[in-house]
Amino acid sequence: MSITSDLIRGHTDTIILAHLLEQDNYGYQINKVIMEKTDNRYELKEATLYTAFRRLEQSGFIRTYWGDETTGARRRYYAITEEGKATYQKYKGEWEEAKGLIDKLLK
Amino acid sequence: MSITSDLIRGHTDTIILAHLLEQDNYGYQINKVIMEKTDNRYELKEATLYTAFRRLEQSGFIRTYWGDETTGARRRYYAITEEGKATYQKYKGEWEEAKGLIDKLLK
DNA sequence: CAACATACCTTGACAGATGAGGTATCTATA
DNA sequence: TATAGATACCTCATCTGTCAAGGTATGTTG
Repeated sequence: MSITSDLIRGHTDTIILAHLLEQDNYGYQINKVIMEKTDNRYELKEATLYTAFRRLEQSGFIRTYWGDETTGARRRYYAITEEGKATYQKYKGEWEEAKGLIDKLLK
Repeated sequence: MSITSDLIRGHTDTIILAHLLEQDNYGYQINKVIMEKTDNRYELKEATLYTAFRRLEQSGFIRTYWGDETTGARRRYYAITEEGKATYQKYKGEWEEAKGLIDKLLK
């Protein structure tokens, strides 16, 4: 990974919510999609990922259900809630604002 | 402050180095300039600021000297070192990359 | 059958941010 | 001439997100 995680810190939840907006998915796959989208320049560590899932679920922003795989390892799926959708919009706006601020400060 | 600090977290050092590139300055003033530049939407907490100064100094990215105020409170000035300048360029590049990654992930 | 990939999970430790507290000086105002 | 507020510095304990390291279980491939 070429990007230190501290720079992404705080955006983990937003990134996960963004993916669940597109479709329900399970943890392992979400992480793979993130790596693909960033050309392997960024990956969430598993511990970080599952910590985030617990946090988001406790906040009511996502809900979870087990997949019905008859073969292979079990998969725990995550889905975004209505509250999660609203929160995503809020987080997205905050990111845009933070981005502007940092750009201004580093000019 | 309207921006949660976790979004800026990890950029504190870069922000401080950026200001010291322009000119030497002392802590209190640096914070004021940051507030002004962001129209009071972001301010570094004092504890955060001084923690960052210690960290940057220990890393050799800044050096410090006391001002020669004959009146008023003493001021500890900070100056960026050559190593600090190189580090700033590196951090700036990492910010640009991180920005691109997050934008891609939130699209 | 060994090695690897898939897929889930927990625990302890670390690092940056910060609330709350402190010291000292100068200035404006009542 | 008090006193409140601004300037200017600092420390410490605590919180939170990240992550290394460990674990479990199943399926696939050579």
